[in-house]
Amino acid sequence: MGIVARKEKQKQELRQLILDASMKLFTEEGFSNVSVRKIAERVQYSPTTLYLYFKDKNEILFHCCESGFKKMLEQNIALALISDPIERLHQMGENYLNFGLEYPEYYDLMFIQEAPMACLHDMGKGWSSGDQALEALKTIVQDAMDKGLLVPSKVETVAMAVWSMVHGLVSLAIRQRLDKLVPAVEVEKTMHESLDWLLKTMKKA
Amino acid sequence: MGIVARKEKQKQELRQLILDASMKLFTEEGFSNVSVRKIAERVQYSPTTLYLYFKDKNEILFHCCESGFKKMLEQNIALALISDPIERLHQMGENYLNFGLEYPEYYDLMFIQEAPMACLHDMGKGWSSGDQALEALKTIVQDAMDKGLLVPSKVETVAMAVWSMVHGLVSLAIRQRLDKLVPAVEVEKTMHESLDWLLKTMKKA
DNA sequence: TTGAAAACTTAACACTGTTAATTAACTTTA
DNA sequence: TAAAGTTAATTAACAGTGTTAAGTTTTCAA
Repeated sequence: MGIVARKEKQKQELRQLILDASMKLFTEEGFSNVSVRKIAERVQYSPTTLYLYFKDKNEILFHCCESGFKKMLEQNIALALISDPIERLHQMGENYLNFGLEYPEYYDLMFIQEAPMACLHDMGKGWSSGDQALEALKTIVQDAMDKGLLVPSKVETVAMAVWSMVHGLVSLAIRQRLDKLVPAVEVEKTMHESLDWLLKTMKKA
Repeated sequence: MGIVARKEKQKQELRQLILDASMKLFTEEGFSNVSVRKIAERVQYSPTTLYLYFKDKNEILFHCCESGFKKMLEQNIALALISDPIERLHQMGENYLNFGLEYPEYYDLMFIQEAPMACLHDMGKGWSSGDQALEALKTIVQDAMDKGLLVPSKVETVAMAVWSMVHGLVSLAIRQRLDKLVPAVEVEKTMHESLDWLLKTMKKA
């Protein structure tokens, strides 16, 4: 039975190889320039072989997306050290902005493209990594309210507001919209100021 | 010289015909299902003919985008009747959410896709309609500050924050992300609550 | 009526995701 | 060890995409 296990392992290895190649590809050449054929070329297999390891392109993108979330969650480990909920929320927002600006292709996949969600819908359930990030957000908001640092409101409402704001900042920036509001060189700075403004504004006086 | 004028008019008519067909197409079949060939079929011309009237597909999308802004600005006319800046800002936000939810395909084009911006960059300048909308936003924010209804801050910072928030709400909703935070049936309601929360929160006590 | 200019179409290129049919490789059985 | 069966990978193909170059038809002026 060792042989079937080895085969299974090889299968997993090629699977991972494909995913790694895909991720490299779209960090290097951008999301819209990633095609099944290009991925196949990188792993030195025929394009159709990929379909023996993944249902379709969406599934590949979905898994890339997942490892994007991993990256993101890693950045948030240090948050546990911050005791003040508001400050922790602020830093979480900063991390979010930085992640989006540093890995725009990943961000695109995780929060803008519909392909990964389509896949998720296809194959049952569980946005495990995404849900995890959202839980973290809700927890902080709840914590802040419990400690009387925020005006009491529905947690989901505030969490949605905060998430939407940082997502709005990043996605508008990525899609070249924010430089219609302020000069291009000031975009990034102003983004941080906006986040700062939000946190200051929502903090209970 | 009347003849050259008539020709020019006919040219403009076909141009408009193409644009109308395009817009119908992607409100009916969705953005990702719009192709040059499909547009051509609707106007009963060869696909390559469209290239005599537009530089490329991006340019067509750009002009569709422009008429999306027109639609949006129309909704905002009634805002002038609201004297309280905060309330006016609130209503502007509501209009924004409603527009995005009602015409997701237009919204996609106007604020999510990069194609129209690529075109804009190609052909010199002027995001006229978009700029107009942003000016309106800045004006209201400035007005609210002047009247002491907001804590004084840089206008651009606050405007960016507000825009980002409503854009975040709409774009996350359109891309099926918000139903990971609250049940699908409550998404729309919670979006409005979040906007409401922001306005209440930013209003000077 | 002829010749030039404008308008339009056909054919083709280089891509895309994906499926069916076919070949190559490896495992198991006789 | 040889034949049979199973798995893995490939080639060929389909239907679609945006776009360009070359050829055809139509329109207009001399």
